[in-house]
Amino acid sequence: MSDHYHHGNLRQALIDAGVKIINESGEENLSLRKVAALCEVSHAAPYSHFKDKEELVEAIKAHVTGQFMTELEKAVSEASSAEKALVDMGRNYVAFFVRRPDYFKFLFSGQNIVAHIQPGKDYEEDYPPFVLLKETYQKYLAENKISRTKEEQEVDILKLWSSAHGLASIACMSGVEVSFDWEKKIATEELLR
Amino acid sequence: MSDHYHHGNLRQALIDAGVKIINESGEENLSLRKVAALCEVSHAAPYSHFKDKEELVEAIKAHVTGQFMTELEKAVSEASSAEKALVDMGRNYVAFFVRRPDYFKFLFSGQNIVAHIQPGKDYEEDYPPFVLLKETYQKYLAENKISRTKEEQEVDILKLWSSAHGLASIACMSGVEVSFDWEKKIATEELLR
DNA sequence: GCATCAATCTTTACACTGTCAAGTTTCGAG
DNA sequence: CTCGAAACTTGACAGTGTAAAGATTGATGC
Repeated sequence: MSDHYHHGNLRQALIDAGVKIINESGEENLSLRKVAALCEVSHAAPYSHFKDKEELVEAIKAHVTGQFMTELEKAVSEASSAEKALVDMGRNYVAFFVRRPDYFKFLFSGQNIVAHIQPGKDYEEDYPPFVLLKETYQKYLAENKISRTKEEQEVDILKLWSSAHGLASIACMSGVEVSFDWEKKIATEELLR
Repeated sequence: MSDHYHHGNLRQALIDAGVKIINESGEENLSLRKVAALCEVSHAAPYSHFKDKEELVEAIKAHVTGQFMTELEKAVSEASSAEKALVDMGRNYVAFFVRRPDYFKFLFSGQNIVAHIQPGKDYEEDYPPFVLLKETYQKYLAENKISRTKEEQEVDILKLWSSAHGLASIACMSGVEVSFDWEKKIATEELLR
């Protein structure tokens, strides 16, 4: 049995299997043993790569957050101005989760929003979507020669973030029809004046 | 053993025990068997009152949502105008969950936002906080003699709801300090013009 | 006052879960 | 070639939700 030991890249395989399970049968069916079975490996094998179920889940979250980030980055790179970038980031933020409500539930239904963000931690430095929002906002201030205090900036950023996140949350958790014409419901433009 | 059968009001006792467990050791420790044990009842007793663990959880959520509602109703009853009521509802919405982030996680971290709201269901009629928001918004339109189309109204309501919910979500899930001066961060006023 | 019945609760059992401890295989450094 | 560490297996355990079957109770009709 040369197959059974030293799988090759089991760590990544476990993460991929986790994503697959979530896609096919929802987060509630995500178990260590099923993930291991999908990789044709014994039920305790994951413990060689993750100390916990939690640690595997966080790794999967980081993976999904990666996909989410490429959506946000696309908005930034394709926008002609920083202001448009902010608006489009909001749109893509909601659009990503409207297409994948299961991902929303998975990412934001645990103890911590994502592995990067933990109560008391320095989320501002570590959580990629937040970093991108912050940078884009700064660029927006510079382009339009707007000067705001540190505190005003924090408030602005939080408003931008929470309006998109709130809409995504309601769309994903309540079955409200945001998928149709949801673009009108993004309040980013209003918040920027 | 006259004590062991016919508990009296086991259904409510189970709900209360569930709330107690969530308060003391978090949602992750909420199990049917612990709830039953707290009521000094066998581990299968809950099945006389709830068909599922899910059904018990939904009952607990409805109970907590009740407490949440009294907070929102207070904002409405104490406000001098409908416009102020809308603003204060937003404040109290966030304030409630800032004080009890565990409640936010519990209410909005499951399959369905609350028992009342289920994908495809008529959430508009059944979810008390939403009904209250809708009524107050209508009063606001009437008081200020504003006329808006059905669709514009839906968009407005969704913006109001999502801005408060988004801020609460970020406050509860990410450890961002919204507790201090969070009142400045409510965008309700801006959204009303 | 008594039998009966449905509701309520207990007991037992099962499959599934996360986790740990101990053993087995394999790779690679010395 | 050896041998230690890393990767994986096997076996076990407590805790979970749930179903089936039996026990107890209060209420109802006679």
